[in-house]
Amino acid sequence: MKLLEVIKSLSNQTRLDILTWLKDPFAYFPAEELADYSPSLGVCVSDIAKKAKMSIPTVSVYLKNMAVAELLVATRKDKWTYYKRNEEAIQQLAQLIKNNL
Amino acid sequence: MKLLEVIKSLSNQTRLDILTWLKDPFAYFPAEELADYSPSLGVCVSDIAKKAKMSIPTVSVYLKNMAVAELLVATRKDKWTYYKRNEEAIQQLAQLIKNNL
DNA sequence: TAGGCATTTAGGTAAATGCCTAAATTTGTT
DNA sequence: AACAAATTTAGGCATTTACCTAAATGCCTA
Repeated sequence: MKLLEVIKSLSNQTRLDILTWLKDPFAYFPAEELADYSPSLGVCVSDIAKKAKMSIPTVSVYLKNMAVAELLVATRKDKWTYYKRNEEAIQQLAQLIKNNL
Repeated sequence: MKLLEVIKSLSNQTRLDILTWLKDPFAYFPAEELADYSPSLGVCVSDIAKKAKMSIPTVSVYLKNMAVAELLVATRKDKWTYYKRNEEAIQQLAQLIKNNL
């Protein structure tokens, strides 16, 4: 885990919000959009962009960055790319800050 | 604790390094510079700037940012401003990431 | 294989950050 | 009061980040 890379990918309010939303999709996304939701996949790019009220390309890049930093996991299925949280990485980050920062 | 503010103040390699150095000043700063060292004060701006190999004004601003974000505590004494880590805030950050991110 | 939908990549502008030097301020000392 | 030492503030240039729109790509289905 590259601490600086991870921290940079967290240093933006929208990206922090995305992590919150993905923690409990049913609490933050309209039920219709989650019709095919499964925890193993997550939520697709355009639904997240809509929730963020930002353009799809911008959010697409945000999500990719967070996946590179390992905070999210991407899964391509059919036309869609789904993103979910990487809980292990998030706990690892908490540990790293607790013990090594 | 303002999470985004704290994360932003950590999103720079030099500022991360400063936190590491202040964790164990004797391991990172020349002994002469720590002649008057005390854990309750920390290390002064110019010693930190020297260690970082950066200009004093740049490091002065970094340190102030980190103090505003509560990661560091500043103490002015005589001509010097000393900075030390705020261990409580760092642990609080780790907890926040663990439980709320 | 043509068309359509979701996503990604490219490319551009505005704002933020990184870091510097010079000038101003603070505080202790003649 | 005047000078010196440490720090802070101001101002500037270069790089990065934040966003957007337009164009390209990937993956369906007719």
